[in-house]
Amino acid sequence: MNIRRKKYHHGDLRNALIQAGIEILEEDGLQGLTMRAIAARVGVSHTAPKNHFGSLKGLMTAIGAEGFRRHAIAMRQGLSDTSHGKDRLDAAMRGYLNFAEAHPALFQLMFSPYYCDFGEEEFSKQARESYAILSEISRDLDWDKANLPDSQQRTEMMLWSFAHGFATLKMSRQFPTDETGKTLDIDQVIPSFDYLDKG
Amino acid sequence: MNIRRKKYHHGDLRNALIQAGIEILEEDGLQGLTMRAIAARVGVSHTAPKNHFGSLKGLMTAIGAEGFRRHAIAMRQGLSDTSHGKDRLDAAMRGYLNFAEAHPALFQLMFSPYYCDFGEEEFSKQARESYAILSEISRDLDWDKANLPDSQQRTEMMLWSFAHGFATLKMSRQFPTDETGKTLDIDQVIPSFDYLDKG
DNA sequence: GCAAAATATTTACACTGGAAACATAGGGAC
DNA sequence: GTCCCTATGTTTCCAGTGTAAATATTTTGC
Repeated sequence: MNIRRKKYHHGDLRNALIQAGIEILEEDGLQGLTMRAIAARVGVSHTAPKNHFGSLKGLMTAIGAEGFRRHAIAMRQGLSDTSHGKDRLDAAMRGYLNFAEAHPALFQLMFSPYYCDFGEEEFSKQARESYAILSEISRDLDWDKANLPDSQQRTEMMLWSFAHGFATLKMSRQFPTDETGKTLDIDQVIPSFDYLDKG
Repeated sequence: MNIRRKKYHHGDLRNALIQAGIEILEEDGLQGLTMRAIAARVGVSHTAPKNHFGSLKGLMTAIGAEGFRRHAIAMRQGLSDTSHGKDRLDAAMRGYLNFAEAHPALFQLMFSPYYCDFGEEEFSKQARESYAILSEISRDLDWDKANLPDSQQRTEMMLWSFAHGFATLKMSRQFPTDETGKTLDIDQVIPSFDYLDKG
């Protein structure tokens, strides 16, 4: 086979498509993410992805799974700077929000059942991985104040809900703004959870 | 004009299209919400909506605005049963989640910048209306514990974020489940905010 | 080496949203 | 009343979409 000629088989098409999809999301947003655009970027016919993902939704699900992988990495960033529970929580929350703001289209795709098949194995595995980070951090918080059964799980769910809701609402600019058009930063809202600090 | 014959002009096409769109969302979900399907349900050509909404996104934005109107109603449900701040908060949160679970497709549309033009006047007005409910309720909570500037606004944003995040994550089944496959209900998580109760 | 399976292409098709040209009805000015 | 202007709908057309089916090429297992 001539080295200059394009190979008939790509060799690593599956990963190349996922990578291309993410790049398109960054550049053109969700509306640019079409089967044909993704395939064209890799230099392959628009039906080639079907062999690996079945359908566009299948490909989007794989992109979402990769998104969760990166999402987890973003949350872990800065986590090792401290061993203090509340500080670690703050760092993870900031990581959560930073990821959402840096990759809004990918973030939206990841959490939309219209694009991703939430039941798909790899996808839900990666999603659970992200959840596990906050779950793990919660263990070192003073979550037992409520003195109710499942207190830790309640706290986990509450914190995860807050982080996700804050990110979503901030990106859709639904928070109130002051006279200069600015809205409170997450660092200014997180103190609401100071009561979880073990001190 | 013959009474049996179809009128050339609909008379109230704008509202009819919004209503038809919502019905389609309930029946077929987001993927069924096409320009042609909406128009067909009203019995009108597929380009007629353009006169009223400009584009599909314009129509979706109007549907989203109507969604927020109903969303506000759902939150107010049960609010008048009590004047106690924390009870009112609980009721509003339950209303928030009930709406999301009863109308998942509409809920997703309302919070997706891909479908709705968040800058559109009527849309953002209705969205702010929903926010105002939680904001109003927050006034009667013990939000000043943190003793920081803007404490009330922090609390508002925190509660709104939680409610929204909880609804979104619950619907995408991202919360942990017990051995029977069940996940904690919002009523079991809300106690996390008991510290806001003025008693 | 050779069949079988995996991978990619080509072609065709039923949908989609929107642009443009045209048809019809309603609402004022006179 | 009637005449024109504007608002509202229709028809027709087009480029773009995802996917199915038939075909081509390469790799793999034996």
